[in-house]
Amino acid sequence: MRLVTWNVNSLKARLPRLEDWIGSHAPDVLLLQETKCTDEAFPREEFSRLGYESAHHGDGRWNGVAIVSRLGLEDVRSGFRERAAETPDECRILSANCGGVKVFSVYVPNGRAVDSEFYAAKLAWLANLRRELDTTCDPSDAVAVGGDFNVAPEDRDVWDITQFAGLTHVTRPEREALRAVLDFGLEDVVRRLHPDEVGPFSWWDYRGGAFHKGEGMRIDLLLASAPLAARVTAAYVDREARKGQGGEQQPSDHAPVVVEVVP
DNA sequence: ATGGTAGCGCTGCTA
Repeated sequence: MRLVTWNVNSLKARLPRLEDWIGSHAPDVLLLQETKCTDEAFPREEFSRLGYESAHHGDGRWNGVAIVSRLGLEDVRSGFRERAAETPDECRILSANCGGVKVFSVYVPNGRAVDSEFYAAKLAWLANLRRELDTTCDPSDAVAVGGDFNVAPEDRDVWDITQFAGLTHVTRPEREALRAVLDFGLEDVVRRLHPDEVGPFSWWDYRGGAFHKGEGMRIDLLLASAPLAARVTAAYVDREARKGQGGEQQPSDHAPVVVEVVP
């Protein structure tokens, strides 16, 4: 199984590139974030023509998550089953069973600024994600949680930690909230297969030539339960998909994270 | 130089 998570930064803007990428990379299950479209505008038929079933949870301009699968798509759930009052429901989580794996597509709130209400809501959202896992899955089953976590797990997951003083994505509370999700019984499989590297980064700011300067962050993660992680043979970031192609086809500011799983 | 770029959608917000 080839399992991919990718923040596409607008499905409408990215669909031609995404369709090309699907044709050349043959994913089995795609976890998409920031679709920025309504359920009505979701291009279900386009994916169907490529041989994929799909599910979407979105309401318009912001956020939006999807699961696209050619290995089946069952037991789809939009949003949290149990949601605390302090956790906003903003079309940031979607789950389904695909080919024997329970998959989640998640888009963790950005948090904006450390002293903001949005930062507090981000921590609450991650705590709610842990609760969702506790109430809907078993870590002894095959579970994959993929998405844009908006947290860099370690200092080496950003290009220069000294540039992040006082900023979100690298604070101890965010990392502890991510740790609590991992402590459900999940493993960061890209880190597992790249134990001694900086990054590999999955996001680069559009501004200032950040991609070409190597100024990125590793914030898009694929977390797998132990039985699933044991079947992972490769896990990597497709940096090619972040490059410009000339013409009107712009890249997302995120690159896809690709994970290969054997039966 | 308190900037920069992309997307949505039409004004400024979000990232």
